[in-house]
Amino acid sequence: MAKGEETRQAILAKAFELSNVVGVSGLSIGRLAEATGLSKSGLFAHFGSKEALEIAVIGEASRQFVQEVMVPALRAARGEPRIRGLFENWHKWSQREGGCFFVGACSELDDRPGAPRDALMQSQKDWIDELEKAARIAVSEGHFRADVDCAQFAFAMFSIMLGLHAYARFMRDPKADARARDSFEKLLEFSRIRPA
Amino acid sequence: MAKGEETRQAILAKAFELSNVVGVSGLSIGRLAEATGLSKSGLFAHFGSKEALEIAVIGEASRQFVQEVMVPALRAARGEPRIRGLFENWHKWSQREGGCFFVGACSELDDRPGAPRDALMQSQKDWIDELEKAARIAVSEGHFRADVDCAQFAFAMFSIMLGLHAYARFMRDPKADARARDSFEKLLEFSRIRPA
DNA sequence: TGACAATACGCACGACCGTTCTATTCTGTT
DNA sequence: AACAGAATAGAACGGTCGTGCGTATTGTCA
Repeated sequence: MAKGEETRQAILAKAFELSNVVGVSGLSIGRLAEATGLSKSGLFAHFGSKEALEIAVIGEASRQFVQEVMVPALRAARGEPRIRGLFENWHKWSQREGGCFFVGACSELDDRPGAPRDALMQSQKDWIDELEKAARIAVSEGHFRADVDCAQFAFAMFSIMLGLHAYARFMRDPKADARARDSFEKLLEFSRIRPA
Repeated sequence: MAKGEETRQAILAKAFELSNVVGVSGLSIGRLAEATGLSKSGLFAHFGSKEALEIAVIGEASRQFVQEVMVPALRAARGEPRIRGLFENWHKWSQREGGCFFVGACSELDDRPGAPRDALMQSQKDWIDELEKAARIAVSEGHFRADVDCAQFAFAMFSIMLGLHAYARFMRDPKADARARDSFEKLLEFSRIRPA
Protein backbone atom coordinates (compact mmCIF):
# COMPACT_ATOMS: atom_id res chain seq x y z
CA MET A 1 0.00 0.00 0.00
CA ALA A 2 2.86 2.34 0.82
CA LYS A 3 4.80 1.83 -2.39
CA GLY A 4 1.92 2.70 -4.66
CA GLU A 5 1.16 5.90 -2.87
CA GLU A 6 4.81 6.84 -2.88
CA THR A 7 5.27 6.54 -6.65
CA ARG A 8 1.93 8.20 -7.19
CA GLN A 9 3.18 11.20 -5.28
CA ALA A 10 6.43 11.20 -7.25
CA ILE A 11 4.45 11.10 -10.48
CA LEU A 12 2.30 14.01 -9.36
CA ALA A 13 5.28 16.13 -8.41
CA LYS A 14 6.77 15.65 -11.87
CA ALA A 15 3.38 16.04 -13.53
CA PHE A 16 2.84 19.39 -11.87
CA GLU A 17 6.31 20.55 -12.82
CA LEU A 18 5.77 19.59 -16.46
CA SER A 19 2.24 20.87 -16.78
CA ASN A 20 3.35 24.18 -15.37
CA VAL A 21 5.15 24.64 -18.67
CA VAL A 22 3.05 22.78 -21.25
CA GLY A 23 -0.32 23.20 -19.62
CA VAL A 24 -2.59 20.76 -17.88
CA SER A 25 -4.02 19.25 -21.05
CA GLY A 26 -0.77 19.64 -22.96
CA LEU A 27 0.80 17.21 -20.54
CA SER A 28 0.85 13.81 -22.22
CA ILE A 29 0.99 10.47 -20.47
CA GLY A 30 3.81 9.26 -22.69
CA ARG A 31 6.00 12.22 -21.93
CA LEU A 32 5.22 12.05 -18.23
CA ALA A 33 6.08 8.34 -18.20
CA GLU A 34 9.39 9.09 -19.86
CA ALA A 35 10.13 11.85 -17.35
CA THR A 36 9.42 9.61 -14.39
CA GLY A 37 11.08 6.50 -15.79
CA LEU A 38 7.88 4.49 -15.73
CA SER A 39 6.12 2.76 -18.58
CA LYS A 40 3.11 4.45 -20.11
CA SER A 41 0.70 1.75 -18.99
CA GLY A 42 2.27 1.44 -15.57
CA LEU A 43 1.80 5.12 -14.97
CA PHE A 44 -1.66 5.11 -16.48
CA ALA A 45 -2.80 2.44 -14.02
CA HIS A 46 -2.31 4.88 -11.17
CA PHE A 47 -5.04 7.17 -12.43
CA GLY A 48 -7.30 5.24 -14.80
CA SER A 49 -7.88 8.10 -17.21
CA LYS A 50 -6.31 11.25 -18.48
CA GLU A 51 -9.06 13.28 -16.89
CA ALA A 52 -8.38 11.74 -13.48
CA LEU A 53 -4.71 12.59 -13.91
CA GLU A 54 -5.60 16.18 -14.70
CA ILE A 55 -7.75 16.42 -11.60
CA ALA A 56 -4.94 14.99 -9.51
CA VAL A 57 -2.48 17.47 -11.00
CA ILE A 58 -4.79 20.35 -10.18
CA GLY A 59 -5.06 18.99 -6.66
CA GLU A 60 -1.30 18.81 -6.35
CA ALA A 61 -0.99 22.35 -7.65
CA SER A 62 -3.49 23.57 -5.06
CA ARG A 63 -1.67 21.74 -2.31
CA GLN A 64 1.62 23.36 -3.25
CA PHE A 65 -0.01 26.75 -3.66
CA VAL A 66 -1.50 26.63 -0.18
CA GLN A 67 1.81 25.54 1.26
CA GLU A 68 3.98 28.06 -0.53
CA VAL A 69 1.74 31.09 -0.83
CA MET A 70 -1.01 31.00 1.75
CA VAL A 71 0.51 29.29 4.79
CA PRO A 72 3.68 31.42 4.99
CA ALA A 73 1.53 34.56 4.81
CA LEU A 74 -0.20 33.51 8.00
CA ARG A 75 3.08 34.06 9.79
CA ALA A 76 2.92 37.76 8.91
CA ALA A 77 1.04 40.07 11.22
CA ARG A 78 -2.70 40.36 10.65
CA GLY A 79 -3.83 43.18 8.39
CA GLU A 80 -1.76 44.99 5.81
CA PRO A 81 1.48 43.06 6.48
CA ARG A 82 -0.29 39.81 5.71
CA ILE A 83 -1.73 41.27 2.52
CA ARG A 84 1.76 42.28 1.45
CA GLY A 85 2.92 38.80 2.32
CA LEU A 86 0.31 37.26 0.06
CA PHE A 87 1.42 39.52 -2.76
CA GLU A 88 5.10 38.72 -2.33
CA ASN A 89 4.55 34.99 -1.98
CA TRP A 90 2.40 34.90 -5.07
CA HIS A 91 5.06 36.85 -6.90
CA LYS A 92 7.67 34.23 -6.07
CA TRP A 93 5.25 31.48 -7.02
CA SER A 94 4.58 33.07 -10.40
CA GLN A 95 8.28 33.23 -11.19
CA ARG A 96 8.64 29.46 -11.51
CA GLU A 97 9.37 28.10 -14.92
CA GLY A 98 6.08 28.27 -16.78
CA GLY A 99 4.68 31.03 -14.60
CA CYS A 100 1.65 30.63 -12.38
CA PHE A 101 0.02 27.27 -12.94
CA PHE A 102 -3.45 28.64 -12.37
CA VAL A 103 -3.25 31.54 -14.79
CA GLY A 104 -2.40 29.14 -17.57
CA ALA A 105 -4.82 26.43 -16.52
CA CYS A 106 -7.75 28.85 -16.26
CA SER A 107 -7.53 29.95 -19.86
CA GLU A 108 -6.99 26.37 -20.94
CA LEU A 109 -10.07 25.07 -19.20
CA ASP A 110 -12.45 27.99 -19.37
CA ASP A 111 -14.20 26.55 -22.40
CA ARG A 112 -13.94 22.90 -21.38
CA PRO A 113 -16.62 21.97 -18.85
CA GLY A 114 -15.98 18.96 -16.64
CA ALA A 115 -14.47 17.84 -13.40
CA PRO A 116 -11.00 19.34 -13.99
CA ARG A 117 -12.54 22.72 -14.61
CA ASP A 118 -14.66 22.43 -11.47
CA ALA A 119 -11.66 21.53 -9.36
CA LEU A 120 -9.69 24.43 -10.75
CA MET A 121 -12.53 26.85 -10.16
CA GLN A 122 -12.77 25.79 -6.52
CA SER A 123 -9.06 26.51 -6.08
CA GLN A 124 -9.42 29.93 -7.61
CA LYS A 125 -12.42 30.75 -5.47
CA ASP A 126 -10.50 29.70 -2.37
CA TRP A 127 -7.67 32.00 -3.38
CA ILE A 128 -9.94 34.96 -3.97
CA ASP A 129 -11.75 34.27 -0.73
CA GLU A 130 -8.40 34.33 1.02
CA LEU A 131 -7.67 37.74 -0.45
CA GLU A 132 -11.05 39.02 0.61
CA LYS A 133 -10.64 37.60 4.10
CA ALA A 134 -7.23 39.24 4.44
CA ALA A 135 -8.81 42.56 3.49
CA ARG A 136 -11.54 42.10 6.11
CA ILE A 137 -8.88 41.47 8.72
CA ALA A 138 -7.11 44.64 7.63
CA VAL A 139 -10.36 46.50 8.22
CA SER A 140 -10.85 44.99 11.67
CA GLU A 141 -7.24 45.74 12.56
CA GLY A 142 -7.84 49.37 11.73
CA HIS A 143 -5.47 49.40 8.76
CA PHE A 144 -8.17 49.74 6.13
CA ARG A 145 -11.15 52.05 6.23
CA ALA A 146 -14.37 50.48 7.50
CA ASP A 147 -16.20 51.19 4.25
CA VAL A 148 -13.76 49.30 2.05
CA ASP A 149 -15.55 46.76 -0.13
CA CYS A 150 -13.37 43.74 0.56
CA ALA A 151 -14.59 41.64 -2.35
CA GLN A 152 -13.86 44.60 -4.58
CA PHE A 153 -10.40 44.85 -3.04
CA ALA A 154 -9.83 41.17 -3.85
CA PHE A 155 -10.83 41.79 -7.47
CA ALA A 156 -8.43 44.71 -7.76
CA MET A 157 -5.53 42.84 -6.21
CA PHE A 158 -6.26 39.78 -8.34
CA SER A 159 -6.30 41.94 -11.45
CA ILE A 160 -2.95 43.51 -10.65
CA MET A 161 -1.47 40.04 -10.34
CA LEU A 162 -2.85 39.09 -13.73
CA GLY A 163 -1.44 42.26 -15.21
CA LEU A 164 1.95 41.55 -13.70
CA HIS A 165 1.88 38.01 -15.05
CA ALA A 166 1.07 39.19 -18.56
CA TYR A 167 3.60 42.02 -18.60
CA ALA A 168 6.40 39.94 -17.13
CA ARG A 169 5.89 36.58 -18.75
CA PHE A 170 4.39 37.33 -22.12
CA MET A 171 5.56 40.84 -22.90
CA ARG A 172 8.86 40.30 -21.10
CA ASP A 173 8.59 43.90 -19.93
CA PRO A 174 11.42 44.65 -17.50
CA LYS A 175 9.22 47.28 -15.86
CA ALA A 176 6.49 44.75 -15.08
CA ASP A 177 7.48 44.53 -11.45
CA ALA A 178 7.56 48.26 -10.91
CA ARG A 179 4.23 48.72 -12.68
CA ALA A 180 2.51 46.12 -10.56
CA ARG A 181 4.01 47.40 -7.34
CA ASP A 182 2.97 50.94 -8.17
CA SER A 183 -0.62 49.84 -8.76
CA PHE A 184 -0.56 47.71 -5.64
CA GLU A 185 0.68 50.56 -3.48
CA LYS A 186 -1.98 52.85 -4.86
CA LEU A 187 -4.60 50.24 -4.08
CA LEU A 188 -3.35 49.96 -0.50
CA GLU A 189 -3.18 53.71 -0.15
CA PHE A 190 -6.70 54.00 -1.45
CA SER A 191 -7.93 51.47 1.11
CA ARG A 192 -6.06 52.73 4.14
CA ILE A 193 -7.27 54.94 6.92
CA ARG A 194 -6.45 58.50 5.84
CA PRO A 195 -3.97 60.19 8.14
CA ALA A 196 -5.49 63.31 9.63
CA MET B 1 -5.12 35.26 -58.52
CA ALA B 2 -8.43 36.50 -57.20
CA LYS B 3 -9.91 33.12 -56.37
CA GLY B 4 -7.04 31.98 -54.21
CA GLU B 5 -7.04 35.11 -52.11
CA GLU B 6 -10.78 34.88 -51.70
CA THR B 7 -10.80 31.35 -50.28
CA ARG B 8 -7.75 32.15 -48.20
CA GLN B 9 -9.69 34.95 -46.56
CA ALA B 10 -12.69 32.67 -46.03
CA ILE B 11 -10.41 30.11 -44.41
CA LEU B 12 -8.92 32.73 -42.12
CA ALA B 13 -12.29 34.00 -41.01
CA LYS B 14 -13.34 30.50 -40.00
CA ALA B 15 -9.92 29.77 -38.53
CA PHE B 16 -10.13 32.81 -36.28
CA GLU B 17 -13.63 31.89 -35.20
CA LEU B 18 -12.57 28.35 -34.30
CA SER B 19 -9.29 29.23 -32.65
CA ASN B 20 -11.10 31.74 -30.49
CA VAL B 21 -12.62 28.73 -28.76
CA VAL B 22 -9.99 25.99 -28.99
CA GLY B 23 -6.91 28.17 -29.03
CA VAL B 24 -4.44 29.02 -31.72
CA SER B 25 -2.45 25.79 -31.43
CA GLY B 26 -5.50 23.73 -30.56
CA LEU B 27 -6.89 24.55 -33.98
CA SER B 28 -6.20 21.54 -36.21
CA ILE B 29 -5.94 21.60 -39.97
CA GLY B 30 -8.28 18.63 -40.30
CA ARG B 31 -11.02 20.26 -38.29
CA LEU B 32 -10.58 23.57 -40.06
CA ALA B 33 -10.80 21.81 -43.42
CA GLU B 34 -14.01 20.13 -42.34
CA ALA B 35 -15.46 23.45 -41.16
CA THR B 36 -14.67 25.19 -44.44
CA GLY B 37 -15.64 22.32 -46.74
CA LEU B 38 -12.15 22.00 -48.16
CA SER B 39 -9.88 19.01 -48.18
CA LYS B 40 -7.06 18.91 -45.67
CA SER B 41 -4.34 19.06 -48.30
CA GLY B 42 -6.16 21.70 -50.31
CA LEU B 43 -6.38 23.94 -47.31
CA PHE B 44 -2.84 23.15 -46.24
CA ALA B 45 -1.50 24.33 -49.62
CA HIS B 46 -2.67 27.84 -48.82
CA PHE B 47 -0.26 28.18 -45.93
CA GLY B 48 2.49 25.61 -46.30
CA SER B 49 2.84 24.87 -42.61
CA LYS B 50 0.88 24.89 -39.39
CA GLU B 51 3.07 27.66 -38.06
CA ALA B 52 2.35 29.86 -41.08
CA LEU B 53 -1.35 29.25 -40.53
CA GLU B 54 -1.02 30.29 -36.91
CA ILE B 55 0.74 33.48 -37.89
CA ALA B 56 -1.97 34.23 -40.41
CA VAL B 57 -4.67 33.61 -37.80
CA ILE B 58 -2.97 35.98 -35.39
CA GLY B 59 -2.83 38.53 -38.18
CA GLU B 60 -6.51 38.09 -38.89
CA ALA B 61 -7.31 38.46 -35.19
CA SER B 62 -5.32 41.68 -35.04
CA ARG B 63 -7.06 42.99 -38.12
CA GLN B 64 -10.49 42.33 -36.63
CA PHE B 65 -9.42 43.73 -33.27
CA VAL B 66 -8.30 46.99 -34.83
CA GLN B 67 -11.51 47.21 -36.79
CA GLU B 68 -13.90 46.38 -33.98
CA VAL B 69 -12.19 47.84 -30.93
CA MET B 70 -9.76 50.55 -31.92
CA VAL B 71 -11.28 52.19 -34.98
CA PRO B 72 -14.77 52.78 -33.54
CA ALA B 73 -13.18 54.36 -30.46
CA LEU B 74 -11.64 57.01 -32.68
CA ARG B 75 -15.12 58.28 -33.37
CA ALA B 76 -15.53 59.14 -29.70
CA ALA B 77 -14.32 62.53 -28.52
CA ARG B 78 -10.66 62.78 -27.63
CA GLY B 79 -9.78 62.22 -23.98
CA GLU B 80 -11.87 60.42 -21.40
CA PRO B 81 -14.77 59.59 -23.74
CA ARG B 82 -12.39 57.78 -26.06
CA ILE B 83 -10.90 55.86 -23.16
CA ARG B 84 -14.37 54.79 -22.13
CA GLY B 85 -15.00 53.80 -25.73
CA LEU B 86 -11.94 51.58 -25.76
CA PHE B 87 -13.13 49.90 -22.59
CA GLU B 88 -16.64 49.32 -23.88
CA ASN B 89 -15.50 48.06 -27.27
CA TRP B 90 -13.05 45.66 -25.69
CA HIS B 91 -15.82 44.47 -23.41
CA LYS B 92 -18.01 43.58 -26.38
CA TRP B 93 -15.06 41.95 -28.11
CA SER B 94 -14.33 39.80 -25.08
CA GLN B 95 -17.90 38.54 -24.95
CA ARG B 96 -17.57 36.55 -28.16
CA GLU B 97 -17.71 32.80 -27.86
CA GLY B 98 -14.31 31.80 -26.51
CA GLY B 99 -13.63 35.19 -24.95
CA CYS B 100 -10.83 37.49 -26.00
CA PHE B 101 -8.60 35.78 -28.54
CA PHE B 102 -5.49 37.49 -27.23
CA VAL B 103 -5.93 36.60 -23.58
CA GLY B 104 -6.07 32.94 -24.50
CA ALA B 105 -3.34 33.09 -27.12
CA CYS B 106 -0.93 34.88 -24.79
CA SER B 107 -0.96 32.16 -22.19
CA GLU B 108 -0.78 29.53 -24.90
CA LEU B 109 2.29 31.01 -26.51
CA ASP B 110 4.14 32.56 -23.61
CA ASP B 111 6.41 29.54 -23.30
CA ARG B 112 6.68 28.77 -27.00
CA PRO B 113 9.22 31.04 -28.72
CA GLY B 114 8.89 31.54 -32.45
CA ALA B 115 7.27 33.66 -35.10
CA PRO B 116 3.68 33.23 -33.88
CA ARG B 117 4.68 34.43 -30.43
CA ASP B 118 6.48 37.43 -31.93
CA ALA B 119 3.47 38.39 -34.02
CA LEU B 120 1.18 38.11 -31.03
CA MET B 121 3.49 40.17 -28.87
CA GLN B 122 3.52 42.94 -31.44
CA SER B 123 -0.27 43.03 -31.41
CA GLN B 124 -0.35 43.25 -27.65
CA LYS B 125 2.22 46.01 -27.60
CA ASP B 126 0.20 47.94 -30.16
CA TRP B 127 -2.86 47.59 -27.97
CA ILE B 128 -1.07 48.75 -24.84
CA ASP B 129 0.48 51.64 -26.77
CA GLU B 130 -3.00 52.62 -27.86
CA LEU B 131 -4.16 52.71 -24.25
CA GLU B 132 -1.17 54.81 -23.27
CA LYS B 133 -1.69 57.16 -26.18
CA ALA B 134 -5.35 57.59 -25.26
CA ALA B 135 -4.28 58.50 -21.74
CA ARG B 136 -1.80 61.07 -23.05
CA ILE B 137 -4.57 62.64 -25.08
CA ALA B 138 -6.74 62.77 -21.98
CA VAL B 139 -3.94 64.67 -20.27
CA SER B 140 -3.56 67.11 -23.14
CA GLU B 141 -7.32 67.61 -23.27
CA GLY B 142 -7.28 68.59 -19.63
CA HIS B 143 -9.30 65.58 -18.49
CA PHE B 144 -6.43 63.87 -16.69
CA ARG B 145 -3.94 65.52 -14.39
CA ALA B 146 -0.65 66.49 -16.01
CA ASP B 147 1.37 64.25 -13.68
CA VAL B 148 -0.47 61.05 -14.60
CA ASP B 149 1.96 58.31 -15.65
CA CYS B 150 0.28 57.22 -18.85
CA ALA B 151 2.16 53.94 -19.23
CA GLN B 152 1.15 53.16 -15.67
CA PHE B 153 -2.44 54.03 -16.52
CA ALA B 154 -2.28 51.61 -19.44
CA PHE B 155 -1.03 48.86 -17.13
CA ALA B 156 -3.85 49.48 -14.68
CA MET B 157 -6.53 49.52 -17.37
CA PHE B 158 -5.07 46.42 -18.99
CA SER B 159 -5.07 44.64 -15.63
CA ILE B 160 -8.71 45.46 -14.98
CA MET B 161 -9.60 43.95 -18.34
CA LEU B 162 -7.73 40.78 -17.47
CA GLY B 163 -9.51 40.65 -14.13
CA LEU B 164 -12.85 41.07 -15.81
CA HIS B 165 -12.04 38.33 -18.31
CA ALA B 166 -11.08 35.91 -15.55
CA TYR B 167 -14.05 36.68 -13.30
CA ALA B 168 -16.57 36.57 -16.12
CA ARG B 169 -15.33 33.73 -18.26
CA PHE B 170 -13.64 31.37 -15.88
CA MET B 171 -15.31 32.03 -12.55
CA ARG B 172 -18.64 32.81 -14.19
CA ASP B 173 -19.11 35.47 -11.53
CA PRO B 174 -22.26 37.47 -12.31
CA LYS B 175 -20.73 40.44 -10.51
CA ALA B 176 -17.70 40.48 -12.82
CA ASP B 177 -19.03 43.41 -14.80
CA ALA B 178 -19.81 45.51 -11.77
CA ARG B 179 -16.44 44.76 -10.19
CA ALA B 180 -14.53 45.77 -13.28
CA ARG B 181 -16.55 48.92 -13.79
CA ASP B 182 -16.06 49.90 -10.19
CA SER B 183 -12.29 49.52 -10.49
CA PHE B 184 -12.31 51.31 -13.84
CA GLU B 185 -14.24 54.27 -12.46
CA LYS B 186 -11.87 54.51 -9.52
CA LEU B 187 -8.93 54.51 -11.90
CA LEU B 188 -10.50 57.33 -13.92
CA GLU B 189 -11.35 59.27 -10.81
CA PHE B 190 -7.82 58.85 -9.55
CA SER B 191 -6.43 60.18 -12.85
CA ARG B 192 -8.81 63.10 -13.35
CA ILE B 193 -8.27 66.73 -12.55
CA ARG B 194 -9.60 67.18 -9.02
CA PRO B 195 -12.53 69.56 -8.87
CA ALA B 196 -11.71 72.49 -6.63
C1' DT C 1 -11.16 28.15 -77.70
C1' DG C 2 -6.89 26.29 -76.36
C1' DA C 3 -3.00 26.36 -73.33
C1' DC C 4 -0.98 27.08 -69.07
C1' DA C 5 -0.92 28.18 -64.41
C1' DA C 6 -3.47 28.21 -60.17
C1' DT C 7 -6.15 25.65 -57.15
C1' DA C 8 -8.02 21.66 -54.97
C1' DC C 9 -8.27 16.67 -54.05
C1' DG C 10 -7.05 11.76 -52.59
C1' DC C 11 -3.99 9.08 -50.46
C1' DA C 12 -0.33 7.74 -47.60
C1' DC C 13 3.34 8.37 -44.21
C1' DG C 14 5.32 8.51 -39.56
C1' DA C 15 4.58 10.27 -35.02
C1' DC C 16 2.08 10.68 -31.00
C1' DC C 17 -2.26 10.46 -28.44
C1' DG C 18 -5.29 7.90 -24.66
C1' DT C 19 -6.62 3.40 -23.65
C1' DT C 20 -6.93 -1.76 -23.15
C1' DC C 21 -5.29 -6.44 -22.51
C1' DT C 22 -2.23 -9.75 -20.97
C1' DA C 23 2.07 -10.91 -18.68
C1' DT C 24 5.50 -10.31 -15.47
C1' DT C 25 7.82 -8.61 -11.37
C1' DC C 26 7.73 -6.92 -6.88
C1' DT C 27 5.95 -6.50 -1.90
C1' DG C 28 4.07 -7.65 2.23
C1' DT C 29 1.68 -11.25 5.16
C1' DT C 30 0.94 -15.76 7.13
C1' DA D 1 8.89 -20.35 1.98
C1' DA D 2 4.78 -19.82 -0.19
C1' DC D 3 1.15 -17.33 -1.64
C1' DA D 4 -2.05 -13.22 -2.74
C1' DG D 5 -2.42 -9.11 -4.47
C1' DA D 6 -0.52 -4.84 -5.83
C1' DA D 7 2.54 -2.64 -9.03
C1' DT D 8 4.73 -2.35 -13.38
C1' DA D 9 5.85 -3.61 -18.11
C1' DG D 10 4.98 -4.68 -23.08
C1' DA D 11 2.58 -4.74 -27.16
C1' DA D 12 -1.18 -3.34 -29.70
C1' DC D 13 -5.59 -0.77 -30.85
C1' DG D 14 -8.05 3.04 -33.29
C1' DG D 15 -7.62 7.95 -33.84
C1' DT D 16 -5.79 12.40 -34.95
C1' DC D 17 -2.01 15.17 -35.89
C1' DG D 18 1.08 17.78 -39.52
C1' DT D 19 3.01 17.01 -43.90
C1' DG D 20 4.42 15.46 -48.76
C1' DC D 21 3.36 13.69 -53.40
C1' DG D 22 0.97 12.86 -57.64
C1' DT D 23 -3.09 13.98 -60.08
C1' DA D 24 -7.34 16.00 -61.32
C1' DT D 25 -10.05 20.04 -61.68
C1' DT D 26 -10.73 24.79 -62.19
C1' DG D 27 -9.81 29.56 -63.46
C1' DT D 28 -7.44 33.02 -66.46
C1' DC D 29 -5.73 35.17 -70.37
C1' DA D 30 -3.71 35.17 -75.42
